[in-house]
Amino acid sequence: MTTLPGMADEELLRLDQQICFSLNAASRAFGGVYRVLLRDLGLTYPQYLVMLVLWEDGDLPVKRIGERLRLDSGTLSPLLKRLEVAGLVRRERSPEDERSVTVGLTSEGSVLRERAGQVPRRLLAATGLPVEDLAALRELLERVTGALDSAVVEPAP
Amino acid sequence: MTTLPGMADEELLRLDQQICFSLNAASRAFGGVYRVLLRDLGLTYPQYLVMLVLWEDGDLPVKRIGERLRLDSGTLSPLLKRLEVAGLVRRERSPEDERSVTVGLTSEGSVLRERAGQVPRRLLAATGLPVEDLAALRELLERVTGALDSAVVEPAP
DNA sequence: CGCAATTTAATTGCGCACAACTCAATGGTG
DNA sequence: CACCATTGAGTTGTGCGCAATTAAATTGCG
Repeated sequence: MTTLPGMADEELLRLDQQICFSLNAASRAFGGVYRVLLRDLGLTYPQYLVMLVLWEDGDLPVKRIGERLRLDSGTLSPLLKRLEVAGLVRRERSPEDERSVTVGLTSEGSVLRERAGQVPRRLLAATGLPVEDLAALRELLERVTGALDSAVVEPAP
Repeated sequence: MTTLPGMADEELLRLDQQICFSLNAASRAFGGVYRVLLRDLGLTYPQYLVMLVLWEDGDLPVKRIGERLRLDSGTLSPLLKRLEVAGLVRRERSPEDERSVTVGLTSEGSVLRERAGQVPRRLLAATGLPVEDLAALRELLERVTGALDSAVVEPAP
């Protein structure tokens, strides 16, 4: 393994630039394709992520959705409100804990699952990568995320 | 190579979920570490990307910056205005083409480069991956981005 | 030359991400 | 039991990303 301390700042700067550029670019490229695929479902990409969680797990409190997607209430509250206005989702305070709000699918929200069925296949096809490479990509991303999350980064340079 | 048509929808849905979840998570995890590292430089992550381009290439019209970072004027105009207010950047209309605005570093903006010198090393260290894996990640991301960009995705499912 | 099409920034509007904060409900401790 | 810390949602404010539009300068073509 090539160790970081052995490399020149110049070289690291270039790799850093390439990594952050390419991650940013990839993230936005995915977003662009999803936007097109999801347009006539009336969903944005983050809304699609929430729907995926609900389709898989059924009713969930806002807290759980946030844990699954690493999103806080500042992001989820307005997003869920929009899904509710769109008629896809129901929100009601939990009777046993009045702080918690349970989010559930309306029948319209459940039906939408069928229309979304072809999205994954079409998206994966658009990546142009064989499934093996996609799996490798996912694995690298997960390792990076895990390391970044657990890394204690000192604020002051 | 495993072909997409040979796989079950169920399986694809899972891979799709994993890919988009993990890309999203990785992107935000990077953002979080950058946020901490850049905090006392007074830069956000997108602002840092713009500064990297300017540090490397010197004065550039807004158009060129946008091409490098895949950003349009809707994003860049307010961002550059904030960098200008922060005293890091100068903006002036090009004399030979009055439509174009040239962005250049102030002396303060140039000096900031030194203070940012340790950011790449510290970020790459935080990823916890050897340089080879980071290079592999970059390569996969670039291939995906290229494919997604050139993929013609039909709006209607 | 004159006018239409194109190019370049900027602006507006909407949605997401995140920090900081508020508020109410809950739970634990003395 | 009373008090206080904690928890869960929501709100506010800032900045980014993108679509759509506007305005001005430039280019090109008849």
